[in-house]
Amino acid sequence: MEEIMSMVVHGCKLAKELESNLAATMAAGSQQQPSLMISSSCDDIIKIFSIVKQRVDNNGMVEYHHQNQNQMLYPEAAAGTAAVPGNIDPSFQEWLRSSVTQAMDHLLFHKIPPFEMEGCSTTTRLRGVTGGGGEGGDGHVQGTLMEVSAETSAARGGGGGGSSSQRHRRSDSARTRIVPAPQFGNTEIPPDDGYTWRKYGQKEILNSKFPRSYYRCTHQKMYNCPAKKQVQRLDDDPYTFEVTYHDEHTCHMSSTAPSAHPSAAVVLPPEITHDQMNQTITMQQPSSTTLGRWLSMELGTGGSGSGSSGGAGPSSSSAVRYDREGELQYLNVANMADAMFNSGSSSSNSMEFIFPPMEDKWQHEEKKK
DNA sequence: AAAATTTGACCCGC
DNA sequence: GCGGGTCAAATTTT
Repeated sequence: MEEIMSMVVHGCKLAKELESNLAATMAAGSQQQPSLMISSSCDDIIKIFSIVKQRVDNNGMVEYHHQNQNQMLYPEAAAGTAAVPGNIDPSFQEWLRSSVTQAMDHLLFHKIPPFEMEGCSTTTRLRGVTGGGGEGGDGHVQGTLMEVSAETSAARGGGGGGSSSQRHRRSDSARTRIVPAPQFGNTEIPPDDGYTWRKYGQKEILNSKFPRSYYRCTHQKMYNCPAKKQVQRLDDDPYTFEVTYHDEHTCHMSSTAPSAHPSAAVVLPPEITHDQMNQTITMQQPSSTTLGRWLSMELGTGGSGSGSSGGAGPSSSSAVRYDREGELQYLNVANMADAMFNSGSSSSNSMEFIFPPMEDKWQHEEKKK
């Protein structure tokens, strides 16, 4: 048991090393051989997690997660022991999946620069970044986020005039963000951004392959929250969404506002402060923060929990915040864990569950239509 | 039963 | 009239 845990930690450390080396390599330019380094590092990581998976599958760790589900007095431990492929509670998987994207969202709002590929400006379109040269490989790069001006995105499709004003003249608070689809799980939907949205429309858009979906805040009526968003897949990169936000959420200002996390639908008494609410949420569910915090601690970064200064931004309602480093680790590790969970018990190919064949998934999803 | 999604109709600016 | 955004009834999901 403890051995398995230490192996997981070791694997995480390797992943962290890979990450930092990757950043250093990128910064140093392309004279080094990043692919070799990445390849060997990935091999090591995969080996370790494969061993862990095998041991876990043969081990008695399964019983733990049920009781942890109900008594989250030690959520960190729960998050750790719940990592049992095939036996994991679906809600936990769902939470993990959304937590990854939530962290991604957080990254965006802190304006952490996406990695700069050679010759690709971070202020321009995403194409070069996600395309990876267009050789038709797995292509999709997760963790690449950027914010572009609404004007830029309005010019999409060859400058067809754009929709500067519509029925309700937009306040100019529109913010367009390029968001990669979840690498695992349902890639049809854009990553969760921490708010709950209700879809109220979908439209075929001229010169676009994919329809545009219209969402408004679930609590629009209850709290008069004007927030809306439009989601559209990019023509030339279906793994990437262009999400345009209109108006700010007002629901999170309300003392009775629902939790920012979709799965934490708790209504709190008015006297509870924002901080208290965060704590409450953390205690009530295996929230994204628990695993992240646990992993951060295990990784030796001392995830302090209360990281950046609060703000009224959308992701400020995430339960607990992290510093950048912690978030990045959290992202990577959560991805890895997600990959393991999604492997289920059927797949025996460790490579496959770490890097699932995305293309098949897409085709499968498209066929359903 | 309530909430969420789907989808055709409608509205409005250009 | 066209295109994009929204409405709202019907349907599906929880």
